[in-house]
Amino acid sequence: MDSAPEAGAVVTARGAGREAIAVAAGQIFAERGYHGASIRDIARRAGLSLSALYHWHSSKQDLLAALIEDSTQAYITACHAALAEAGNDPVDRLCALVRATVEYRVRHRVESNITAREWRNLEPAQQERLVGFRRSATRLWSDTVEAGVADSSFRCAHPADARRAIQAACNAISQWYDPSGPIRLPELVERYTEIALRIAHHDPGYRTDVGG
Amino acid sequence: MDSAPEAGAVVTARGAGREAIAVAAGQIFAERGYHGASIRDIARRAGLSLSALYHWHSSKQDLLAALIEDSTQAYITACHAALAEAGNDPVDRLCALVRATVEYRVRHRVESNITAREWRNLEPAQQERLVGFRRSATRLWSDTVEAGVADSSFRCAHPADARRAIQAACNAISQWYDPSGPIRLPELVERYTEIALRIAHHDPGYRTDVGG
Amino acid sequence: MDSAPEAGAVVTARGAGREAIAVAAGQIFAERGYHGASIRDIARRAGLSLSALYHWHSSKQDLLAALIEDSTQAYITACHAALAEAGNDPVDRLCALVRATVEYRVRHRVESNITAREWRNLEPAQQERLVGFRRSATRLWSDTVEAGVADSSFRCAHPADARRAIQAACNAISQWYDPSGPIRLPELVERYTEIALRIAHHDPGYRTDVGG
Amino acid sequence: MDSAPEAGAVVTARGAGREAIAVAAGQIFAERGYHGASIRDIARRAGLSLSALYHWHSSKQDLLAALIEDSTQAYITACHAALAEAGNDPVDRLCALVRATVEYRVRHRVESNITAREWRNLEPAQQERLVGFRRSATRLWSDTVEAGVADSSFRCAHPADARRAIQAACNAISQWYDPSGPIRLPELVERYTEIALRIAHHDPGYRTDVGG
DNA sequence: CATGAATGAGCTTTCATTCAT
DNA sequence: CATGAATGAAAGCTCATTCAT
Repeated sequence: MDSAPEAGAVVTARGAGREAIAVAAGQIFAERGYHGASIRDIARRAGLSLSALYHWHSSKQDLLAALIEDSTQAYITACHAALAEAGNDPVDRLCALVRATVEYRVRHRVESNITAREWRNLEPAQQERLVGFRRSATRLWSDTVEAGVADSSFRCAHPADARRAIQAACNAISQWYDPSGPIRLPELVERYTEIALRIAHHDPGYRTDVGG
Repeated sequence: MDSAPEAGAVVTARGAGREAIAVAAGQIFAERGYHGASIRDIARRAGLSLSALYHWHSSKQDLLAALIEDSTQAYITACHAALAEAGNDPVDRLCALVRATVEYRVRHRVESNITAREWRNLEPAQQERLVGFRRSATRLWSDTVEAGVADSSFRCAHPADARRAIQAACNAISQWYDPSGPIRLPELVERYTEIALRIAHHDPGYRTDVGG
Repeated sequence: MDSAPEAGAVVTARGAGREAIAVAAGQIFAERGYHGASIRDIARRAGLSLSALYHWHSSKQDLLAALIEDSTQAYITACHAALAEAGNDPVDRLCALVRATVEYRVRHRVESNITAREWRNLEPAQQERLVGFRRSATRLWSDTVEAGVADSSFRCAHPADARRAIQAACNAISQWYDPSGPIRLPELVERYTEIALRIAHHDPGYRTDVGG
Repeated sequence: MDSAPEAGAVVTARGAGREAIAVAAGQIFAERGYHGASIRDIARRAGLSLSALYHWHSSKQDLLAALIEDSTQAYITACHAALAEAGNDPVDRLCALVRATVEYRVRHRVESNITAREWRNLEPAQQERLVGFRRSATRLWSDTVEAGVADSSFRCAHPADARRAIQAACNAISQWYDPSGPIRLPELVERYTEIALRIAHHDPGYRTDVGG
């Protein structure tokens, strides 16, 4: 810290190996799936030897778990930040969650796909370790929808199904979104906010400044 | 079926191996994914020798392709049947597609999950061979939504996004639905019909005999 | 059995792979020890591919256990046969055990060395499975020595130590005996019989037709 | 070595690493054998880093050779000391060798087992370097037995076999002796002295103060 | 239709070792 | 003296697939 040359440079050098592995592993897991990915290819793409990879991660499983954990935590952090800005109104809060989620699914397509598809390839021990994060993310959604139902902002008859539908629709974005296509992120957020509010059966006459 | 002594029995015997393989492969691909599944385990669960499996399918890839093809076709057939019953009204037709899809995702959870998750593990040649089926299924949805927009049954501003959201919500069912849980299939169809109509922005005051 | 072409030929053909592996594994385990032996080298010396080896043995550990089990059982069988010929006199019985042991250690030097040196490399489960054989072999010796002490054929003060010393001396033969050297097997049996009787403190005046 | 600044403390500190490695390596080589032992585990048990280990020993092989050399020399030194006390009588000298050996095998079980079992894992160069020590130890025994035969203290017909049997019996002690068991070392020395004299065919009427 | 034996390529992982700091 | 990062080689093992029978 004190005698470090230029901060940034040193951080890069120190963690270079680990970071390169994380990037390469993300790409290859996303392309071929956990079992289809070979740890040799990951090391090669990271520009490291196979053994260097094992210096940083004790196993292929550990690598997957690290990726999923990091991504899950980053997503949850983004949700909390969005909710903190949103205040207490359930409609605002749902919009905030949609925005945070759409943004994350677009900006971190690779990690999002891995987290969604490869969860089942975590060994039971890792699933147990990480399942709390998953549940806490789901709870943010269900709490929000239920709060809206309670104060009559939302009039959907089956809040759990509404929540599942909204999440499914938002999460699917990382599977089809093409950043080189015509839709820009803010536009996408607006569209999915509208969809989510409709699924939750929010009466738009009620309040019109949605998504602003 | 019931009493056919020679014919039926022989037919059953003839197809028994192939059918056992399809069931076993479906289970194991669903549990562990294409690359995580071993062809030995599939043969074992089917109660057959490894070579018997190769008598029916020329490769592991062929087995996957057969599974995906069969399931996709069965789904499309179900969609066409439902649409045929539904007549020409876009609202009726959307409801029919939702019903066919929800029913298929519940009744064929395993195949649905495989089709969704393992598509990318098909070799390019197989993808090209089957991609037409996929597209035709998607077109059923988009044609229906667009027809509803055209005749003002649906007022969603972005039909493509609405279609994606509806499909994502319905398809996700096979991932979470628990047949031993409290929700019966007809009830589920009703709930998702409501969700779909809301996503498409159908005005319910317009027409009230939905789901009947 | 009934319709087999020529017995010998078929047996060779059928079990050829398995037998070749057993021979090669014996040699290489003996030369380099369990951990120093590579399963690739074993397969190569057996003239088979690596995978063919795994067709017969599920693991390197399984291969070692099979070797030790076979050898231990062959040794015990030889001891029982010798004892059966020997009758009831403890002196005769001790001589029989020495003869069976010396003969086995000379004729099966390789397996003897493996059994002695690699036992500790068996996993606990395999040790438990095989420890009974080991104990039964030791019991043949201790029963014999104790019977001789009981009827005053042997006057050693500490039968357990006598037994250990006799076994150690006989077992060591497989470590140093050179079949191309000057000592023939019958001569060796005679010498070790004498040594064993002396360790057991047998009074040679008593009975002189030892080893005949 | 050259400018040792504070003597005692420094000497301890200086040799601490090396000594810790020797202890750890002894334990791990004894538990798992040379090839089964990993140099990382040795460093870990010694409480040192991997590179610290390489500071003291240039290779795993060097570590093994150092262990075997030290132990062999210590054993030979003990034998010489015992013989020096014993005088010229072959019976006394054989008893001295037995005592030195039994004591060493009990007090240094770990090193004894390593020396016996891992000799073959020394590279040819190291074997050549150390084989002289081995031979000189064996010569102490054979000279003693032969001297006893020459002066008729021992009447065994085959001195070489007698010597091998005595050594095998004594050396085996380190494999089975349990220091928490009922037999104390002096008692064990007495028992094995008796066994050795009997193997050498010493007439006990001749001289009765054996083991005193 | 079905089997058992065999293969070659590839897998994840561990090893002893080196080197800049 | 000691560290952490990295390496190339080799380990044990599994894979989809083939083929004679």
